[in-house]
Amino acid sequence: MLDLPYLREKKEDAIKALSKRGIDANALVEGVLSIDSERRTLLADLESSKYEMNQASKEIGAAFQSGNKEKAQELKERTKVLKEIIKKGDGALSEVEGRLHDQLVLIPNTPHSSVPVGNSEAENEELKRVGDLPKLHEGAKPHWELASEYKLIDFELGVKITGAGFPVYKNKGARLQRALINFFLDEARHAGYEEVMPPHLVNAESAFATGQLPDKDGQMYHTELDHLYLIPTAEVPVTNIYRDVILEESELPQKLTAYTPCFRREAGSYGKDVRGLNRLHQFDKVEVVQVVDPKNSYDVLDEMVAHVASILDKLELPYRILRLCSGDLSFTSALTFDFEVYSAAQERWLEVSSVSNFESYQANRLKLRYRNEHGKPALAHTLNGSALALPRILASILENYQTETGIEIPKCLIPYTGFEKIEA
RNA sequence: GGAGAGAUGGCAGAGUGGUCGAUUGCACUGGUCUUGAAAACCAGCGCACCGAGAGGUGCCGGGGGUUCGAAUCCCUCUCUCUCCGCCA
Repeated sequence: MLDLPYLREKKEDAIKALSKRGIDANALVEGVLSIDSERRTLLADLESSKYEMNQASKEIGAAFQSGNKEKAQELKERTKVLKEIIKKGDGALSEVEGRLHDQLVLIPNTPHSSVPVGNSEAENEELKRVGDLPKLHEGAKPHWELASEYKLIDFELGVKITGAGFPVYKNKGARLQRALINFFLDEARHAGYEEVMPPHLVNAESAFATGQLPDKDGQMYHTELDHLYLIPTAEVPVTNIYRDVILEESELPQKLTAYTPCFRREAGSYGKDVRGLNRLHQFDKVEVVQVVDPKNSYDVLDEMVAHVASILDKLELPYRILRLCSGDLSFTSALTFDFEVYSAAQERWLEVSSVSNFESYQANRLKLRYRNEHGKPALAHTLNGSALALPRILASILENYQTETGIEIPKCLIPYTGFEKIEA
């Protein structure tokens, strides 16, 4: 959520930035600020009543100790009124604070100045294209046909075991999957990220802290008995490592990477988009997360974009980088770059990575701070990116690297797969 | 799952109704001393909110209660540890 002191001090900036999202920013911000001022008035009164009460209690204590019981009794009478006032004040305050919080979490992050205004993904800004689109041979197939022809993935078997969107990887398909995970993790490690293996289920507090709750409630799988959520991305458990933490300035930046499966209900998405590996309920992903000094979070964002690009370069897959427009920007992000690889047989671009700077939006929910140059706790900035999500990478490898005699393995992966080609 | 113990500042660990945001030790920061370091000594050292400031309020796992007053008493929830059972 947005930082309240920031909203108070830079109200106009916030409204201007939020307006890009096509929401009634003025009403949202003014609403929050008016509740906040109500809260502060209430708080000032309440605290002065508490001060009186505390003074009176001390006097009563002193009176008792000096044996002046009548005086103590007298004072006690006076505190009865104060007690009532305080009780009412406490109630009123927590009501106002609740309202303030409820309103505040409804405000999305302020888009960065470079974010183009737009309504949908159609208006995202294409920044760069890398690599030539492959020319496939006559009779080239989409990846789901290749997957079945070479017995790499069994979608129907997954349906039997679990349901649609839970494929079973087999043989060289499974090995290729494992190779990709290791390759991505090694690349991240070489780029300075420390590897972690977090839990795959999280509690509601964690899901709230990274912004999945309350706004994406229906997108996560939920375990009834223990009230835990299956992670939709490693971002949730990994970022929550830093919940309620105050880092020393010297400890920044924190760079973590994690491989996890990701679980998404994807409620409401059907049709051709979900064919094959295009959209799954369970998929694998390697994530990179950084916690940084606010001064250089945008340099770090560039660094993370370069990291993802270098992996796609090594895989020799054609890709493009997009700057998301305001309409496609996620609730918690200030600036996001998407990477899409070209899936040659489907003749379409598939999103394989999303790299975002959340500025202090997540940190505020996480209560993640660092000691600034004055030794005072201040909100840190958090960033994360996929590096990378596996299924669509696999899809484009299968399609782009297909030949009439089989599927070649990208050179950088051969040390990881232990085979150079997938043949019938 | 059964039985018991516990949850206090970065860590260790006091505190069982009043001046306790909390003794003390360690760690940390600054200073004195020293060629330098160590030791010793002195000082500082939690977080949040309100306030221009002075200052104030809250926080001893969470929530509720008793009381003029709660870290301390009561209720409740959560978590941790030990033993037993089960088990990869």
